[in-house]
Amino acid sequence: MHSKNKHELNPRISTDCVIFGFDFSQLKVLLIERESVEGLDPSMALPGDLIYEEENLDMAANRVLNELTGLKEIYLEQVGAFGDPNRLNKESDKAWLKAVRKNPDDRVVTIAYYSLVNMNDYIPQASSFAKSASWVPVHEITELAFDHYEIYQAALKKLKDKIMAQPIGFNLLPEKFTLSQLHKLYEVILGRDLDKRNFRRKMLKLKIVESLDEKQEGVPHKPSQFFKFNEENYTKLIQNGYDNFGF
Amino acid sequence: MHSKNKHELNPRISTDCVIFGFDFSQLKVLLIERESVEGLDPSMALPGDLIYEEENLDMAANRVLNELTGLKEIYLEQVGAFGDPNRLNKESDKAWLKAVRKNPDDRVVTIAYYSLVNMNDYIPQASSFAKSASWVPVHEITELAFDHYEIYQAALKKLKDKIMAQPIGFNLLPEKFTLSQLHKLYEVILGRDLDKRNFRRKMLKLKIVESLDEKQEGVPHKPSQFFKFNEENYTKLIQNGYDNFGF
DNA sequence: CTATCTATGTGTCAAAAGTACACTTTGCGA
DNA sequence: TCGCAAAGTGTACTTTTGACACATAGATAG
Repeated sequence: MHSKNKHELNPRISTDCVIFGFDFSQLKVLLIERESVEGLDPSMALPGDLIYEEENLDMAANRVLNELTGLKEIYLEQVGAFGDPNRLNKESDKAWLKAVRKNPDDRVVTIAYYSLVNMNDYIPQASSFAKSASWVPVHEITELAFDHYEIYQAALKKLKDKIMAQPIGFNLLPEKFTLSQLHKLYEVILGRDLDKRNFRRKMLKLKIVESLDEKQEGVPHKPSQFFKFNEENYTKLIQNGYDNFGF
Repeated sequence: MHSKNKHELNPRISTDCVIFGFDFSQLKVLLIERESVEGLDPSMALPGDLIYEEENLDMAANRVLNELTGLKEIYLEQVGAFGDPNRLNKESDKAWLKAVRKNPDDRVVTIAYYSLVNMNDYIPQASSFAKSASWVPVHEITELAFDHYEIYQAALKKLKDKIMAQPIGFNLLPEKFTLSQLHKLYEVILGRDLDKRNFRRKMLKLKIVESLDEKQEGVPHKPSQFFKFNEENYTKLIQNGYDNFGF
């Protein structure tokens, strides 16, 4: 595409985060709105930032997550590195970078992470890179700035693979939750229906949840039992190579 | 550890490859011998190189693989990015870098890939970064230069996960092979015994191998049937979300 | 206070998959 | 022709999956 002079280029490394949340009915992703630049439509992007010199990659991802949500010490998993030389070279992206970055022509390789957070714990936070951040339902995400749609898709695939191979949910649900909520969470992540009874049977046999002596109150239907995760069995399951977790 | 001046630092991006091979009895990894520098023991490292400016990450990994083995268009999968600021800061590594690199103090983030190759197709190749390359059985690998041992372990884990989730083997075996060889391959990758009959049953039911009208010759025991992969069924299996492949 | 509404919660049966296990076969070579 | 070494094969049992329908608890409205 573009012929570049090697000596002018100066590679940069950034991190972008795909932060998933769950509101008991939909899976959502935290996106930031790119400041609008004259003549350009504003568009959504993944939160991300250049990494600092003394910072390792995991720390950088945690920092970005923290700056944006105030959350700390969250489960974060690497999605991978995205480094196509042209990943920032769509015309609309270039114009935006020119307006915002000191060295807009630098090649940037990004290390993407994903994380799962409990939306109730989320506290909106001012940050250097996010004028406004918002939760967007996954079914509304059709395009993003740069190569972020591709990154988002890779993260979602990782999440699906992960949830098939081992129980997740710790971070996406409050401490106590109902099995219906967990059930729904699995359905929205996997994007398909799961039989209610078979789902419950499986969860209970694996013993990663245990029931509390507490029920829902004030709901206009049979109140459901609250459960909590059994962290001990959960970690045991992970270590013992959580083979058979397939629906 | 070391206090650095931001302005002196200049991040670099490299790629390192964990190349697995199989000699019908052991799983091996292709390692290069680091040129010995005065006063330093030579040590083994993963083949890797800084990426070129106009090159995307996959291309860079393919190039390294090609320069080292002559192999082209091989299945390559990203392991992840390794970017600890101190990953090159062991004293022995620093001395070596000083002797070899133009900018030995640059921070380098590496994108690791792994690949599976058929050792019979492997043609040793001179290259800029490998004075000598050799296949090392995995059980002999106990330490490597830089953070390469960590990278190797991550790659091996990915390989194990992968082989559990879908059939591999295409690249590690010659075109025709026996089921015993495939069986052995699975055993060495997973690091445990698999029942012969159950293994065969599973492979045949999945229909990813089909028998040829050809047998071993000249072996001092019952000659075994040759098989080949059925690529059509193999790809079908991958697309349909190869769920249940667990032993 | 009765009826209605809504999501919860529960059991069984058949099919598929997994697991454990031992002897016969083929061809070579001594 | 005997012995050797690896190939190849079947069965019985257990576990897991997958499909499927109705009673229950509490809230609300009339």
